[in-house]
Amino acid sequence: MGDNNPEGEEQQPSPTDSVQPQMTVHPVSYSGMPMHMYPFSHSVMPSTPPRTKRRQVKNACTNCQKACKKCDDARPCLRCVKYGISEECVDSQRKERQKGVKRGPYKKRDGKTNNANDQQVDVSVQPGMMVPPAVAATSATPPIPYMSPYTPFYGQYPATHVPKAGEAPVYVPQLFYAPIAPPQAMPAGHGSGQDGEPAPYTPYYPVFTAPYHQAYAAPYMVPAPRPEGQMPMAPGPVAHPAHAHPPHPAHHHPHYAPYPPQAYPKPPSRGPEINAHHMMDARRDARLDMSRMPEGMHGHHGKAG
DNA sequence: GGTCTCGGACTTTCAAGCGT
DNA sequence: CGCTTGAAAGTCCGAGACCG
Repeated sequence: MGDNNPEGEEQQPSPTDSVQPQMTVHPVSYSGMPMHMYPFSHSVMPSTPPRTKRRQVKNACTNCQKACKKCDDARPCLRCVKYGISEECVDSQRKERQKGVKRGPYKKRDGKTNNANDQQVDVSVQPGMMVPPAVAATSATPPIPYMSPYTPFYGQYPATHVPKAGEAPVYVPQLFYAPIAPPQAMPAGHGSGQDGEPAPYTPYYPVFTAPYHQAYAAPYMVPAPRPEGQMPMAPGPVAHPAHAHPPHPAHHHPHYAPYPPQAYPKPPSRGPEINAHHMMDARRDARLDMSRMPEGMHGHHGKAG
């Protein structure tokens, strides 16, 4: 098959999934472009684009893990939301790494130098390059997923992300942001980085200027709060600091931001009726139940022994 | 044709080994 | 003690099977 969209992963969410104000909305993958891939304008792209490094979430949820499918950092993850199993979307448990495993003597890297230096073919960081003024101006800017209203790109990685050697440079387009509150207190250990690092994912999500009639907006668009008395979405980037609480929706006229139209070519039908999508979900859920059998019945991943 | 399964490529993590 | 190495552990792409 070779389709880039297995499971229709970037399909429309079911109407019941849409826009729950307190819900974590996924800033990822609606475009069909994997969230870890950084698109570039042709002027920025090298003539022979290096293969984009695949980026993985730190911890996939149990459902995605079993299905061997792409997960994301939000809980519930996009895939679980899509399949209506949000309540089952929990981080998988990582095995404890075994200790005391002896290793043979290391083979010398042919010769000498710290080839960490050799690897540092710095394809990325030209000073000031690709850093939007709003971000560049404030080093105290919290990690923010960036969104461009003008390109089919819906990434999620923080502006503080520093490309490693060989990794594609981060593209930071002009964008608008809207913070959302986490849906609930995270379980211990979830959402926090290692060693007390800040959480790698801040639940912000994108706001676009809305060229669509509001009647069509609801299924795709998320209300984006704005400060008291401010004009609706000025034509420029607005950064919401992480600590700023979104104004209460009831007290503000939301303006709506569309999800990418190419990912949502037409509004989904609304209403409680069971649609084909739900039918498929039922079939899928049955299979998921099978796959939720105890470890070992799912014969897979024997590699890691 | 759309969806699901799962083999295996690929990435991440982190303890052991090593150099200073 | 910090850096490097390399293997375990984990993610998820994508080909092929399956289903309506």
